Amino acid sequence: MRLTTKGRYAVTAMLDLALQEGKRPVTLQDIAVNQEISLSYLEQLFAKLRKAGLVRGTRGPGGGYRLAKKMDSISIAEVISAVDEKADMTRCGGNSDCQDGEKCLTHELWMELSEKIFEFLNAITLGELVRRPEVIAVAERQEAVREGLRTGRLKTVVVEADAVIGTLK
Amino acid sequence: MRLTTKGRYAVTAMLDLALQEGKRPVTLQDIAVNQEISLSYLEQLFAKLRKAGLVRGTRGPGGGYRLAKKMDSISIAEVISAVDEKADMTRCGGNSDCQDGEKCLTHELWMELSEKIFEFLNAITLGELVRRPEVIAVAERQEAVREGLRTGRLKTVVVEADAVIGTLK
DNA sequence: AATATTCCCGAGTCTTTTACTTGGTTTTCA
DNA sequence: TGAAAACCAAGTAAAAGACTCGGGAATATT
Repeated sequence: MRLTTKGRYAVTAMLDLALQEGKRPVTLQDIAVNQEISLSYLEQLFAKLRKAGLVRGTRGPGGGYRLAKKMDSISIAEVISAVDEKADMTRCGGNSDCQDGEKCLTHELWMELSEKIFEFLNAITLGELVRRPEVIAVAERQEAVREGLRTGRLKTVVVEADAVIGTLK
Repeated sequence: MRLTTKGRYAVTAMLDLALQEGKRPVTLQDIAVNQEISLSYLEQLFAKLRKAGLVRGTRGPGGGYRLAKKMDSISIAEVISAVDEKADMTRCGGNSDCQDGEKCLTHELWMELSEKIFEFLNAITLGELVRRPEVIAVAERQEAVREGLRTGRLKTVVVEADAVIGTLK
């Protein structure tokens, strides 16, 4: 169970989906703007989430992504391990042959910690998160911005900002 | 509290020191062989451990490193944060302005997890680790190898192995 | 049927971190 | 004096993380 920004992006995006559940599918474009990360990078993350059976995508106008399961049966641990290819961990891959085919000195310690982290994240679901007061508060603020974009009130500002950012690159 | 192999190297090395406590100082050369990592890399890690006040080094023949404090008052969290410069964490640095000066959706979640990990690692000391049966077992095995090296029985093997490795590089 | 919108896919690049290398200097013991 | 060790600085190599680019392919709307 590695903890990187990659996993965080994935969880935040999944939470975004959970918050919009019941409405029409969420586009990656939408999430990209909302969360201020690159669209193509998001696409890569969602390719993994889809392969893990966590989301379903529908193409074409009006399309986007939806959760593939009930939000109460999707744990944070699931989301993170979907995008965070466990990789080698360089030594101590979990299989007790970190040093010359034997366990290294701190093997048990890392296994123990790793299990604790997994237990913690596995006990929290997306459903539980969307019911948390502080999440609801942030979601409402973001929804206001999103609504502003849709109705066009803020669009010019964003377009101008994009133009400025373009000149800086 | 980031968790990388760097931190693990540091903890294993510190545990090595704790296990030799009372005997003469441990050389980095010794640890490098024991743990199969580069001497200079270890030097860099120990520079940080020294600055953090966790170890004391003595130069010259017969020199090496010793713990600067009682092993029961050195927590694993301390060791890891000494070598793992906390860096930016890219967003959510802990100071609640991960998105446009406001908290992001999953802010509380990561803070909560991060605290849990810290609590876990802060509650474990080097002293506690050296008393664990499985650590003692591994230490004894390593001590046998170390002793073999000192008395020269295994030296030729290592030298030959080094020569072979040299030709591969 | 044409078009726009969206997901889908693969192959790059850029940046940061990790791990390691090289080549020293100082201190201290024998 | 000389060897063994800690100290130090700079640079390199490899990997992972974050992102870009350039295309598809499906589908709803016109």
